Amino acid sequence: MITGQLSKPLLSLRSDMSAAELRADDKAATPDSDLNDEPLLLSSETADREGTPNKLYRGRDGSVQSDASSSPSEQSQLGQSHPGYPIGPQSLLVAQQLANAVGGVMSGAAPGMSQPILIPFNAGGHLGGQQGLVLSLPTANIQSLVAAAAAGGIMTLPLQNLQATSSLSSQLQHLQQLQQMQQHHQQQQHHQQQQHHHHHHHHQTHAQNQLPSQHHMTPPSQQPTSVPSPGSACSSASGHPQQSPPHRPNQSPARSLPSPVTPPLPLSLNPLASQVAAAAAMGSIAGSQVFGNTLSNLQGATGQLVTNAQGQIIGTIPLMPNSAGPSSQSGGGNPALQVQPITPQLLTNAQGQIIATVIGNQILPVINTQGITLSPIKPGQQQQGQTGPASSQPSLLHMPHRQSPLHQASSASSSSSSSSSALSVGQLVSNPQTAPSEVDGVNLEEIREFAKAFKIRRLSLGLTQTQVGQALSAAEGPAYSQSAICRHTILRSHFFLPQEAQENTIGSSLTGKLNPGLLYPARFEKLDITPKSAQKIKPVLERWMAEAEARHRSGMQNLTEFIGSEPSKKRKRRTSFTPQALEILNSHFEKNTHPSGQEMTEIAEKLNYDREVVRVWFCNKRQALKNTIKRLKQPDLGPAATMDPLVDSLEELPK
Amino acid sequence: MITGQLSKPLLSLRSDMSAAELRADDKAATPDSDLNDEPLLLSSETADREGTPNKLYRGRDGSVQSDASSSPSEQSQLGQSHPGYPIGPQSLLVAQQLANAVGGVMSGAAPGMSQPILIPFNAGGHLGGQQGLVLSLPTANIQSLVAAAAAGGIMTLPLQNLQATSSLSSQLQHLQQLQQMQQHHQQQQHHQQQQHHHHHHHHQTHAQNQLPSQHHMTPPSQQPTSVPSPGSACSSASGHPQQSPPHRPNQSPARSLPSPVTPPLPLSLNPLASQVAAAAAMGSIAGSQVFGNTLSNLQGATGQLVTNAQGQIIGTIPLMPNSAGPSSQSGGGNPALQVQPITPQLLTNAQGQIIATVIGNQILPVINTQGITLSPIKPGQQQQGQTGPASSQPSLLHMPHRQSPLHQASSASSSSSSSSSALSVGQLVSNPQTAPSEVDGVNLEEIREFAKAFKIRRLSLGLTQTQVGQALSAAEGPAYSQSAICRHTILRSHFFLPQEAQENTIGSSLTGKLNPGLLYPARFEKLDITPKSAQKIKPVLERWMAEAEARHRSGMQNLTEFIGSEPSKKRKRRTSFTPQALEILNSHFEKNTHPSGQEMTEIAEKLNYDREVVRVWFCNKRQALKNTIKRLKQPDLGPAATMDPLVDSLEELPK
DNA sequence: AGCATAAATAATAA
DNA sequence: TTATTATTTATGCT
Repeated sequence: MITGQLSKPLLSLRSDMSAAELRADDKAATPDSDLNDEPLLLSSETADREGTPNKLYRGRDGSVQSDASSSPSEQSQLGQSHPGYPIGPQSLLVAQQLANAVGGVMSGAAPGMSQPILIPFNAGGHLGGQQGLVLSLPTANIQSLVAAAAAGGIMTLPLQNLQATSSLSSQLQHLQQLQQMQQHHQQQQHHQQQQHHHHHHHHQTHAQNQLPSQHHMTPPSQQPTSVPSPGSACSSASGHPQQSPPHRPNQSPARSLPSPVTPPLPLSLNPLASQVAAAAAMGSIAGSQVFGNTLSNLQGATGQLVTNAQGQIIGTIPLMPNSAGPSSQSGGGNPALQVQPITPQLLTNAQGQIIATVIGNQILPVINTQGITLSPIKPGQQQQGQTGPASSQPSLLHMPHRQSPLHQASSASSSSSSSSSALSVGQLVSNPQTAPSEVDGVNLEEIREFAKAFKIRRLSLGLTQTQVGQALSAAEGPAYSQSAICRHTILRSHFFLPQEAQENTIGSSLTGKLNPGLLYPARFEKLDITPKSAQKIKPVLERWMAEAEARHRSGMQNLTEFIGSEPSKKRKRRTSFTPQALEILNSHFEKNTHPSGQEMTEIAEKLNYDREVVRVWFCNKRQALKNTIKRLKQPDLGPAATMDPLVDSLEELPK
Repeated sequence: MITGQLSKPLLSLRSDMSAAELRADDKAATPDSDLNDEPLLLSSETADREGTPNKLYRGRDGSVQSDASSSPSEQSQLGQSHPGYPIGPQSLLVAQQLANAVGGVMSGAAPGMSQPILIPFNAGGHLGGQQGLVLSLPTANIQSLVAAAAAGGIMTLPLQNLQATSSLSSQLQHLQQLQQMQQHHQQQQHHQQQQHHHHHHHHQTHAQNQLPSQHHMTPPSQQPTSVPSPGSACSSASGHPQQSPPHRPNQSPARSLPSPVTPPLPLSLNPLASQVAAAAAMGSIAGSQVFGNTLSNLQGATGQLVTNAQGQIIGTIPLMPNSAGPSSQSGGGNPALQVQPITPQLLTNAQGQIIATVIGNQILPVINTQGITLSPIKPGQQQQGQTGPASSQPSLLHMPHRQSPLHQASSASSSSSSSSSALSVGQLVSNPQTAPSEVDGVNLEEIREFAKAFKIRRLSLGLTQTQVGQALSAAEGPAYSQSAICRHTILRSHFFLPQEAQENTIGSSLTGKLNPGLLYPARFEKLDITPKSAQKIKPVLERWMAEAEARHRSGMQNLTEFIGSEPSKKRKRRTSFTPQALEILNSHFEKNTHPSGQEMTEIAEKLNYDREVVRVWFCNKRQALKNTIKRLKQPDLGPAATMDPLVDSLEELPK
């Protein structure tokens, strides 16, 4: 893959990259690490237990979104390895500019920023460097940048040289700095860990390796350090950021402009770096707050204890006021909450299982059999929207470390800890790293709140994630099932929610594959989703939940029926082309890989498929062809691999 | 004209499609066979790994460049199957077996080769199989292939097959054959395979049949029937032949050819098959044999990627073994392999687009971005300008399925066509439904044949439908342009032609959404063409095409003039900048976001891109930068905002 | 248990 | 603004 990418001019790092980057850094730092190729796996984590299986998913979405990652793996490789990529000195102005811009902005402040920044490098590295890589990251991801830089091979050293160059250079420098920082971090503190997390998450894919050991590994609990939040990761960086401060100052001057001269690059870099750092920091903080909010909400709300069928307490349900607070968003959300004033009562699900217990205002999360923790509540955070942050509450359980319960419960809690735990709310705060309050324009806190409330509501109804997922899938379309879930992962990262981490998964995995079958909204709950995705499905979930609750109120039967049914639509169903249709499509493709709109329309009519379907088919076909070609080229490597004679023969070819 | 250069060698296979088609056919023929749907894969996969990224870029000049390094070589994978294809499971098996067999062989032989090979199939089946896969590779690679082959002993078998066909066609055919074989194998045994071959050949050419046995043939000669030979290239044939022995004999029967008719094609196929079989060990079964053939073919041919002006890959050119001879190779087959060292050269059309690759003697048609196949090489023709293709080859492209291009066309003969042939592979047969033989007093088959032939001829000239339409419109009047095309569609429906379908287009559109920009005047409106209309314009088209061909023969320039050049209006094909180019562009951008016209002109010259392309790049770059900045600021606000000069400059820009 | 690829999303040339 | 590419996600099937 890499290769492929290489080709591209840019390398974009998304947040994900970070991992890679980190890796790279590490590498640099520690040679030993190989970069590896190992996968990282984190694995799992706890799954939720509920019924759902939790698999680890990697959120793909992540990709971009926050993570961005685009394929981490690739990147990572790229970065690292690739030689190919040299980033060129030149680079990019743009990047610089951006950087500059960013810097300014960033510094200021913004917690909110989520947007990615692009920094182009040019890459060209070898090529000419033209290329450049672009980093896009959410604020949080800044780290990533660094990482990216690292990945890019950018690496530190070069910096100086770079300096000279123009903006690009400066950017590079920045990156380098970042990298350095990261490295430091890594080496240094726990932060590092975080990084790792990142890696994992991101990577999962890619790099995996990186993480030295451990990591990966253990899924569940995983590493303390790292883990949890992926996203946070970014933040993690943030931690660093601080460092930057020092740098920051500079800035501009350095900037490198285009001109070669560019003096002090460092500056520029610094600035950015610092800014970034600052931003990151902010972000994290923000993140924590957010988190807190969530909790508080819960707290504020009265909660109920949730017990599972076995009578174990799985959590508490905070009651939101319905309305709740958060309105904002929530729009969604709230309504539901109404868990109603039930007082400490046991809540049972439709199946009659006890899902929670409501005590006074608080709800205790119960760990259900499945191991899921139901309600989480976090320490007090104040959330914004939330209702009352008041929460003075003691809140319930917050979870272990981090916050919420769930996660713990599930699992890993223990781990949860890990870092997270550490993070519990307060920690979060402390860990600034984490999340920005807003990413991609999405109010993460809101999302988080919603996710929590959703979970509580779900549990109140006695529904498992699986059930909800299936029902949603049926009602809203396939997209809601897994997808939603998947994406959540990303959010998680943004938030750095501890719980979540546990909850979900993560996946990633190396494998990269998602689990098929199951999945559900679960992920949303875990926030294992990208902010964007979350924002997108939130209303759907709210709507569905409102309906489910209404049904529940009117009788279990109704709920049961509701769950069982519905049409839905979201992600379009995967089209299965008939052999005949494929034949025709292929024949057309042979003739023209880029049919005109009209042609496509015609084909669509002829075949009786939607024009869009036909269009997509061509897109995918072209892509497949390209990939095939690419692959062919490549050498594969695997020697043995190729059994094929052909291959072999090919291999012999000269390059 | 060839521009030339590919820098890297690439190998690409296209192949994909075929499978599907085959499937279809087979299916029809042998129901049982069905099996299918699976793809066959041979594959391997190898991933790309690292490394290099190779992307191909097209240089402005048209040459193809790749970044990659090619290093690797290409390799291999085999291909997998394509998706589209469903080759039956059986098939797969066969394939695998083959693979295995091969592998064995290979292994023995060539230690070196490790790479995977991709074999595409084509799917095209229905199309006519046209497709085929094309491999494109740099010369060097090719050589390597050959070498490898030789060494390994790779492939023997296939060669023959290849030989016969012309480039794409042949390839496709081969693919098809393979497919068929596979299928057969699955079901039956190798013998059948042979038959299958026939089928393939058939199509293509009509003739094919002929040789049943032999097949192999002699390349050049090739197919007996039809084509000229493009391929002969292969030459190879030689070797193979042997193999066949066993099977060879049979031939026929099994096949399911499309048409009922189909004679015995077997021969041709057989050879390969047999060879393969032998090679493989027979044991493996027929499948293997087939496979082997395929492989070998592929191997033999190395291909090159065809890219359009923008460097996009539009197709691959399979290399046929050059001739080869066959040497024979090896015993087994190998001989063929020789892919020869030819170096493949790229043929470009007047517009500079790469239309085909010349490998050794053969020329592979390329599908251009527009979907058109460019090159045209026709069989015999070699392009003029080109470098030299060695051309030994005779024909080049004939078409795949059908036969040769022209001739067929003219004749239609092919015949096979009609019914039979038409369906390329077997579709017709299978789809009996389709058309009545005559409608409104018009001989539909004739029309169909003509349409096919026309298409082939058009493709051979490297012209797009649009170009032809425009030219016709200019020459003959508006009525002929698109209308004609459209009509085909209609005809298509009458016939159920596989190929045609492709050709045309469409028009209509339901959606109505046509894209604005592009599109033509759209005239279609109306009709679809009725048989009557078709009958009416047929002579016009014939006349025009004859002229175009004459022009082509006399030099691309002439053709270009004749056509009027316009490439149409469609939206320009998206340019893919090479990393190097991007580097340079970025560096300039850093220095000055608003280069003067002069500067842009200079840059354009330097990079070898059109000035307009450069201009647009700057526009887009400024826009991107602006957006980036905006985003960054947003969040926070950006206090500082742009420190960067660049930014400033942008800001100044008007929005 | 994985793979092929349809669908979806983001980036960007036109 | 649009269309196409590049990537990513996730489904359907083996």
